[in-house]
Amino acid sequence: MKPDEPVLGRPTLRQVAALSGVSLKTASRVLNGEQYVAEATAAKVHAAAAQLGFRLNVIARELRAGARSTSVGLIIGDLSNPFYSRIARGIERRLRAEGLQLITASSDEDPELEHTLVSGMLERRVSAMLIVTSATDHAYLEVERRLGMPVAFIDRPPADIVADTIVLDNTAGAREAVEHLLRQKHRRIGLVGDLSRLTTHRERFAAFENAMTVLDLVPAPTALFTTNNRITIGALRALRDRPDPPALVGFDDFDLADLLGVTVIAHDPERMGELAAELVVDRIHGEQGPARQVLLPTRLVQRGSGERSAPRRATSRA
Amino acid sequence: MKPDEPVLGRPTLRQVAALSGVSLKTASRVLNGEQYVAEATAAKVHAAAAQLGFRLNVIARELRAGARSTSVGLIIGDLSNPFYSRIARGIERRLRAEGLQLITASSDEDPELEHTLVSGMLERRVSAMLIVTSATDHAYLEVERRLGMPVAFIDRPPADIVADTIVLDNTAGAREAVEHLLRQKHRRIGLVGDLSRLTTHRERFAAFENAMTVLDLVPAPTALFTTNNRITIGALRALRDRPDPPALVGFDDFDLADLLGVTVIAHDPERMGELAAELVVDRIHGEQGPARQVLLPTRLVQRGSGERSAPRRATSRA
DNA sequence: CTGAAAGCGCTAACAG
DNA sequence: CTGTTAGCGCTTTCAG
Repeated sequence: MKPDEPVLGRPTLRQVAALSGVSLKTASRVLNGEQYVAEATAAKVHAAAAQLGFRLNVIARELRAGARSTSVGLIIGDLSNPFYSRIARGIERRLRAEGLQLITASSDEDPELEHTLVSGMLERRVSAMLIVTSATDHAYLEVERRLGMPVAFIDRPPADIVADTIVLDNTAGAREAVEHLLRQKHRRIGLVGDLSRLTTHRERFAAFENAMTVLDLVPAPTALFTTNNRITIGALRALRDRPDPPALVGFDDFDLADLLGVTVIAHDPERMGELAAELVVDRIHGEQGPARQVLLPTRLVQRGSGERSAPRRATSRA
Repeated sequence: MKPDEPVLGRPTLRQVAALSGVSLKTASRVLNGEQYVAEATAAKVHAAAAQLGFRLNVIARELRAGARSTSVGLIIGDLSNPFYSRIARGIERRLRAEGLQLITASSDEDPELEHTLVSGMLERRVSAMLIVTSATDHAYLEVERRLGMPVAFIDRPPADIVADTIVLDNTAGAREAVEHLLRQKHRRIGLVGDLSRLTTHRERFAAFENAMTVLDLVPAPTALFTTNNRITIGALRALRDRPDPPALVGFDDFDLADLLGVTVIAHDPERMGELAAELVVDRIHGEQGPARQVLLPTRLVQRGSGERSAPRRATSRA
């Protein structure tokens, strides 16, 4: 026996039952709002529960055989990036309608940490996993899928397994950005992005390259395409005091882009979250079909920065 | 018996034990990395576990008497507001160092929903609660506190109980904003805020009023003080095309405030989150002292909008 | 309408 | 080094 055990822990159903002079099962019935309990009995039990500060232990309830857990796990790169927190919001909204509770963790885009976090959630018996992955190895999840664990990938498809996935139409988005700039007569368009391993960026980059093959990139570009919200903002800072800034189209919309007059390829992160949640909710409800791939549209929002036309001639010096 | 029960659920420790020909307890020891197990035995168990796709059930583990849960609940107004998601990030960071898992939910600033969400987390036996409250009645939490549940309030103090709390120094922040504007010779300063029941805003508003009592507010103000990030951004939009915008100081820093040249009363939301987590972590570790109140400093960041001086005279027309 | 018994998956205590 | 027993808090049979 340990020395300084706190006197009482949380009250249990047994204590409520004892205090109200009924059996465990009757107390359980009352507290779960089941029918077929005498009003007087119910009142006694409620009184005892209130007096003790009793709360049902959902953990214990869910431990019972066959009982489904009511939590869903989400792994995201960085919760403080508005793009991701909006996704999380959408997921949460959809899950709440289902009585499910979201458990979130940020992976810092670190594959190893991601793996650790996923394992932790699996061990906590979430009923589904939603992942914005930074990893390139998802074989360990294949086992889970076979065991019936619903897994959906958001924004970035898994590298080596098939699973429900929802991604943006990066190809169309990037193409639209570049074509828009070409329409303003730009012929030297620079891309600013990180050369990360993430498919998201690779796709956007590939589309960009395709559109650019015929162009000469030697002199300074007259227009820029930035591949995500962070980078767009970085570019804006860098270009801040330029007298003659290049045209700019950024992937991802962001707060204040309107005020700053930034043309973007916009999309709807909350909706992406909702649809992702939908994917796993269907699975939880027993949907058995093959993995689904959802492609979310993007749209060009013109606000000025992308409509600056190219200088008439190639004036290399001011 | 239900008709279409899936053939196998997740494998259990018992199955791993059976497959590897050892007892339950030995399998448990191996999978928990305890010592005093023969290497050969351990290898057999690991092999069986891998073959079955076994994962320890943390829920079951934590159900055991005396075992502490390893999750912490967070209720926040809106996860997609960067101010809050940064707080969440800070919390998460601190919690992770402790091996604790964060469970988050957005209350939409709705007191009733908040109560429901808190109850849900309590029933899930989180080991502590962190709350950015929208409610004015916290009596139900007093019961929890007495039962030993650590509860900390973030950004907004509880109305009717004493508990660990971390808030910004709203009073000093608002005073600094107004005094800064007064220093630029402004004498007609408008406040834009919502007259919500939230203490946060009431405090900022009260400080503002104090600083303003001697002033005449009849003509249009030459300067504005906006009471949070959302409102600052709203004001910026409203003032967008004004030829002669008033000076502006906003409470809360925000992304791109630098680019837009907005003077703000800044503070550190991630740090607020870390400190809040610290408060409950201490309690989880057994800290028994009286409720602590942490006051987080703010600081004025000058970026231009707050340094526009007042027009020399009261020229009522352009 | 109410209750007794069994057991969910796991680990602490106590033997061997 | 390994195994047995008991029990966490709850709900589900199955009987009263």
